[in-house]
Amino acid sequence: MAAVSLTPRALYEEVAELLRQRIFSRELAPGSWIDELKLAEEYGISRTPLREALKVLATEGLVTMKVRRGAYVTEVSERDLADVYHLLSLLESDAAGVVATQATDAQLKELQTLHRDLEKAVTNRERFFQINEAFHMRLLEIANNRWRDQMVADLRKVMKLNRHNSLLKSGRIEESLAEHRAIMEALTARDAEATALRMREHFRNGLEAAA
Amino acid sequence: MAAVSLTPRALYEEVAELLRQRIFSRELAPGSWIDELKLAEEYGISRTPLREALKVLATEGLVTMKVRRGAYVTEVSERDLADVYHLLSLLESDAAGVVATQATDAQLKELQTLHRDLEKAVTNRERFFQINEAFHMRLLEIANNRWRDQMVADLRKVMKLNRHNSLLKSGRIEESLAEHRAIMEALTARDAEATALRMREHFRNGLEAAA
DNA sequence: ATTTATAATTATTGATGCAAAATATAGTTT
DNA sequence: AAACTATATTTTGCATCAATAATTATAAAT
Repeated sequence: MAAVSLTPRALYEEVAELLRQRIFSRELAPGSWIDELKLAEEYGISRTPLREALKVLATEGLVTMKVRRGAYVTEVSERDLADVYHLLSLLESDAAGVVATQATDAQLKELQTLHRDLEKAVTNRERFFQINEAFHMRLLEIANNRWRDQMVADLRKVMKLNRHNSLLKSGRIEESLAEHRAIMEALTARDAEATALRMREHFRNGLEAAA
Repeated sequence: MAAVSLTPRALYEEVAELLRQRIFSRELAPGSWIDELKLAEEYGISRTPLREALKVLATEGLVTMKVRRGAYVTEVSERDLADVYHLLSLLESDAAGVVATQATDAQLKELQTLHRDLEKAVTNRERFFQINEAFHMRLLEIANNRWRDQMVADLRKVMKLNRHNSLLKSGRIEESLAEHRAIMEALTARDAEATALRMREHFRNGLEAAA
């Protein structure tokens, strides 16, 4: 019996996170039916919070609900991936433009620090990936639009449904770094147009590498 | 007692729609607590589908769940409205650009027909509003990105939380029409840049009128 | 009088049970 | 042998029930 852990999140949130993991690891394969009974028993919970979790995942786009047929792991086609990627590019490049004009000097300095860490991490693939993620996240935070943050988070989850789950391909570290450098320059110059443009290019290159 | 209606949608979907109505009509006021017990009794249903509906609305951004405190109607600040509007502008102008390049001639003709209907409806405020909505929706459909469609739909729902729920102010019919005309011209010329630009202007004017 | 602690009430969250619907399988008929 | 129908099994979806957590009110002590 589990100890009386303090519950910061509701159970359905916890379950949703567990399910995301299993979906991303492809343990729950795209297109496959999700067995409520089996999962509930496996987690030692009832079907109620599980069903609530599934509905959350459904609105996130990770699973698809069919009436009287239950939940299925969403299948993402190449087309879907391209569509989602396009939107990510649009949203993040816009965010970058906003940051170029509206960020405080301190916030720009923060990004510069992150970028320097990125430069240093060029030999460590895992670390590079982490810092890259942190940079994009921090940029969004600074752009300061919680609705966009939510959308980007959801879209990134969908991207993760893909097998070649890569907003950053392994062979592209050098190129990616160069693009980041260009973005950083435009940011420092507080040139919104150039920043957005270079972020779009950064994304475009990423997709070509993934395709 | 309600008749045995055939249920095309699940009950929680129906309830979600009913709740949206009540939220948009401000019968459920922003910031107010949502009384599950009362609503369930009122609709003559149990609390289970109601709770599922609330979680759907929560991911749409219409209600906010607080742990062990239940559901509250989301309060949207002026800031939130501006943020959401900004994203709508971004997404729809991008969609317009896509349509300019990728639409078939038949699809462009469809939009032209809708636009002509709009021109004719200038004296009928309600009808103008309807056709305007139809035009924007058709444009999105033609842009053919279901993820964007979903996001725009959610964002528009959030906009509707606002009292002056206006993507189209009453005094702006003439101006709005002129802007639509400009958009149509750019579309016909298949100029993606110009189309997107004019759509952004169209949105910018709309927001200024709303503020 | 004010603050703190305890108890009671109220509401959310999770579990269980039941009914309806859909699918699959088997049997019968053409 | 194939097709259609009926029955049985599986599973969703809704309702009821129980327990936990939080808030409020009351009482006591400083």
